[in-house]
Amino acid sequence: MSIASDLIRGHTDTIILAALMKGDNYGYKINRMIYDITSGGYELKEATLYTAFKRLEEAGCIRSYWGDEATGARRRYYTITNNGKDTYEKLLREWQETRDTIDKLVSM
Amino acid sequence: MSIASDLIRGHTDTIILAALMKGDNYGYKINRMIYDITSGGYELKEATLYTAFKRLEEAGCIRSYWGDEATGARRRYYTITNNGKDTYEKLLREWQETRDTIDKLVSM
DNA sequence: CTGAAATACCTTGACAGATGAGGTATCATA
DNA sequence: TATGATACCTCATCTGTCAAGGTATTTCAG
Repeated sequence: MSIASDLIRGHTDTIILAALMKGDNYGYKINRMIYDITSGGYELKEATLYTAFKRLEEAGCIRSYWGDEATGARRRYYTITNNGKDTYEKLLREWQETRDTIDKLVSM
Repeated sequence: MSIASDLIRGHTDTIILAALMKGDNYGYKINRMIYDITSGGYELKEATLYTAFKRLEEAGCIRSYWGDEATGARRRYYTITNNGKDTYEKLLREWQETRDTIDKLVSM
């Protein structure tokens, strides 16, 4: 399945932070993880992905550094900060509450 | 709780159509239903509500007519069309699938 | 050896839905 | 008599998503 833009809106940050909770990682790979976890059902658009990285870094939720690959294309790795971990927990709770509220409303 | 704009985005139409599946109704009352069902936790902003009505009517999902209240403020009632019912079923399935996908992704 | 596909990053402008702030009008009630 | 509730509406602004464009390297089939 594909997720409509408007339905994913607002969850991108949470998804990226969730991925980084498992450890440092780089953009291309994170998107691949998303693809795998959803059994190929979903992946973020590149523009959305990199926009989100920028937004999260500016907000102090993540930090980045260039990998030192001897070979292959350069990779920019991201680390989640403590602030980012707190934000993740907050966003996760927010999602769970919102999910339950919407569940009620769309089936009322 | 309150729902962040970006989290509600894209669900407004589904919620309104869900309300109209129960029968004709008018804007103010629909918002009140939402308020009651969520135990006062949530209500649509007026601008959001009326923007959605306009969008749904233009899409042929709903039709409207003025009520003939002898007293009190005038009310514009909405009816869900067959097209709207189909759209509702589609949006509901879409929500359920999206919900499960996001659930996986934010807790991966 | 060559060219296509995969890896890996990035920017810009356009678009659409949500919203704050503003407006109109009626009615009940203190 | 004025305040709050009912009930509707519009417009400009904001923000996240995305299509379309770009760069550079490596792998691998032919």
